[in-house]
Amino acid sequence: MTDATPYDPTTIELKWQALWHARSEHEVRDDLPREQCYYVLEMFPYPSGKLHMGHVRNYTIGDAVARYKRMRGFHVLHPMGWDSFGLPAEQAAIERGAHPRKWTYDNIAYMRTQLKRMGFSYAWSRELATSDPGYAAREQDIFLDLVEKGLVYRKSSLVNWSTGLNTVLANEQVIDGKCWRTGMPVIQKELPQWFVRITKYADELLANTRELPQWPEAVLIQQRNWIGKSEGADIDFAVDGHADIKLTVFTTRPDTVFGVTFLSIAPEHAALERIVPTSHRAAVDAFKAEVRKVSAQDRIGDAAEKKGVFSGALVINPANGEKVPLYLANFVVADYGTGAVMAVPAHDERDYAFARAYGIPVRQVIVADGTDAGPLDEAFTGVGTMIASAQFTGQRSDAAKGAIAAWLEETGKGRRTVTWRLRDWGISRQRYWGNPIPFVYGEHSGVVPLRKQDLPVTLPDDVTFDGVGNPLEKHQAWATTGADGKPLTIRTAHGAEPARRETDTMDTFMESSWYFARYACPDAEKPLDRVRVDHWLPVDLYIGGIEHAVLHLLYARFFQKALCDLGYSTRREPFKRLLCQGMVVMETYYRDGAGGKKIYFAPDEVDVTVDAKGTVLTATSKSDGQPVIVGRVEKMSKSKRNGVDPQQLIDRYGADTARMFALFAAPPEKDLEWDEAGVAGCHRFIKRLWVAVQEQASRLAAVPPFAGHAKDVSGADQAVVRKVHSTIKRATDAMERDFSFNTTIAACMELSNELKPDALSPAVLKLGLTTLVRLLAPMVPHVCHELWEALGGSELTKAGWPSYDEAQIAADDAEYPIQANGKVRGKISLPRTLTGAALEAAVLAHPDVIAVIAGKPVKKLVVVPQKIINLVLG
RNA sequence: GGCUGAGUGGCGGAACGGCAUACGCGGCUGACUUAAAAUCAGCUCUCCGAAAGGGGUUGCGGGUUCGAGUCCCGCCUCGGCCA
Repeated sequence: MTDATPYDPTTIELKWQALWHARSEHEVRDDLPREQCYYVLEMFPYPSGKLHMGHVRNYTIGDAVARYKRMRGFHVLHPMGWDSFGLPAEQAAIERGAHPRKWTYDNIAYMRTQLKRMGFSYAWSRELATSDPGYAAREQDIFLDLVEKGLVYRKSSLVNWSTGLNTVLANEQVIDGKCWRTGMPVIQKELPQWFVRITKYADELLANTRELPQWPEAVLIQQRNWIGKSEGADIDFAVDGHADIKLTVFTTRPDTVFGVTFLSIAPEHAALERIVPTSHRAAVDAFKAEVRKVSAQDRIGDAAEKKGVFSGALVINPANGEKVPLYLANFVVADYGTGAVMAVPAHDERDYAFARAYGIPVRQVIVADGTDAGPLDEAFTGVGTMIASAQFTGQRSDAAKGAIAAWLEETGKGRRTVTWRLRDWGISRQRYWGNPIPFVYGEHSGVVPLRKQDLPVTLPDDVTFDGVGNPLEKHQAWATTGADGKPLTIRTAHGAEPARRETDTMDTFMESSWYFARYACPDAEKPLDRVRVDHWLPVDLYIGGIEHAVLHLLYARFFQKALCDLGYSTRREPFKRLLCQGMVVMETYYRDGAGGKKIYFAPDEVDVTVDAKGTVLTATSKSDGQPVIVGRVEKMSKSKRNGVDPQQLIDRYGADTARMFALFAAPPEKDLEWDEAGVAGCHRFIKRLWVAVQEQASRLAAVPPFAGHAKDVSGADQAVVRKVHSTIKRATDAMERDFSFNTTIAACMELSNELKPDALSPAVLKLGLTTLVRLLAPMVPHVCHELWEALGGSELTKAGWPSYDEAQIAADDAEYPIQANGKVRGKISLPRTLTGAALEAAVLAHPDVIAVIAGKPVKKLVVVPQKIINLVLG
């Protein structure tokens, strides 16, 4: 036995990182058969300063997949880059005086070293930052293509306006309705803004959610809700005695039109002037005056009391010619929809309450399954069978929706309509650190797009950041100077015309909507090279946080479709499979401070005592010895003071330990609770593996691993050979099914616990150790590469993922638990080859089974081969 | 309020409808040590029992099934996202 070299993660990790880099091991060609290729991508980070634990987890998952796929023989594209435009760079400029560009690129430089120190196997040659001039310029190129396609337009829209700073605020800069910096009120102000016509793709975005089987259902549902397609009808109601006036209502429930017993109208509705008879004027005017005191928002809110007044007029239901009263209602607003609503008390909760309050009849037209029509004591809003609805009686109400809408349209009484919740994408930001929108304003011609040959528009460097106003807008020279350094002009039929640049920059979601395609062709002169984009897209596996379920992922899906229509690709969906990892959470400790504010304590500032079982008894501050409150386990954050710095982790335990814990403590989709002791446990396991190999290395290096059949050996050797095969099977299944690295690691720990050197032949021990090293390599690559070499191996990735033999997992005899009436009563061994009647006979003849039966009648015998025996006894 | 996910030991978590509590953490006991740390070995859901052994247990209540943590129905609790 040789003395083991101590496990020194830093030395090993730096050594292998340098080797991988020198050999360009993680670069990949673009011209290999697609079925042998795999594109795994993690959502790229915003370069905020340093990596946080959420990054470490996200990227470790992606890296383990990338390395696993390489071991399975795939050519893996695994790129990384930076989402580097954005607000924090400007906030840093305001607060610390650092130029956004310098701040951003310094951060990138530091975070890049951190990623490399983690040993992530990125194809660094493809790295990009969205603030790079090359990337931004090509995005402007695409933007002009979008303009050409009619997918960009300008209109006025509300923004958050800080009265203190005279600037537009992002939603996250508005705190309790006040400016984040000055505390001054924020008002809603109309500004002309640029919009991208995502709604043009609403139908396809919705329809394709049915064709993404490898996306989490929760994300697809959120996207469908966000798109919010609702089909309904506009229905025209004539006003009795006013042949020339009709009131149009929009409804999503045309199936209830025969149940209309009144109509509600907004008190501000223009037609009321002519409709209301003199007999009712006084009451109507009084009601209008009362309503005017309350804002529209408060009127339609859930809390407001639903009030109304009879207008004195009747309207005619076009479905059945019936005359029903018209009510003014405070919950109907003139500029929302058509300003009038058909009311069906039997099938709408709000209408029901209103009808009960004003003594209006309730007429049921849909009955719930398994019930009869009868007096309702609440509205029935579900699906059922139509009654009292002319030719539609007897139909299912959900089917009748379309049928009635179609009938109304055919008979000229209404129109089928589709409405969407999805709004066009407002991309204007009144900021410096973003991609300039390539438009100019001619003195006379108004707003025109730049010509492609005048691109790119680059950001000026000499900008001052005082937080007041938009730095670009204040930069006169930049806004009025052309790329040639001369005054900016545009060409018109009448000659050159002075012009001024658009000073809005683009929403950073623009950049993150196509970066994954650019990775496929990072050196392309054009924005994208279609052949290579189509080669790599769709991304086989995209990994990131669930917080991007709607916006980023919807914008990216939209952009990809638009890029197809611009001729840059033919792949209409960008991401084949989506994995949303859970948050990294940590315990919190706090005391209640003044004004109900919690004062948080970092976990390492707190002493915790536990009882004999490990239940937490008390927690006290280390500084003053006084108790603190044990809070909930929450997402790591600065404000809660429960963050753990990955750098400290790497310094103390090494990258492999950090990676292992990030994968071991929970399956990828679940939240991961950070636990220092658990990290130490992972470190111990790696050390044990290290020692086990080092102690045997010289003895085993030249020994070929056992290659025979489990049946050829006996005792501990046989058990280990079987365990090796079952471990490989478990690990392989876990990777192929759902990337549950936690169970893969657990299986490896089990195998490791069985590798007792003294009890095993060298060949079997070598098989066990090499298997462990290969199975763990995607997760803890550095130490595995080192140990693989120590065991006499050459290239670990080429050695590949081990394969297993089902036949070597199981012994000749199968263990059968015996259940009596579903309860386990014992275990017997029977030959695995037995099945059917022979197996049943053997079971009934077994002395242990006879003992369990104990003379009682066997009413039924269930024998599942290789699994279980269940006796149903009388 | 709408949508959505989850409830399994002291904790993180395992378990194609087939032996619940794998693996790790924590805790306890022991070995090594002058001692501690590190390391190693054993024990560690709960109740009855001296033991052998037996009963119970996957948030609660029903159901389907030979058999349910897993499937179905109804509740309760706690997260997440959206307004």
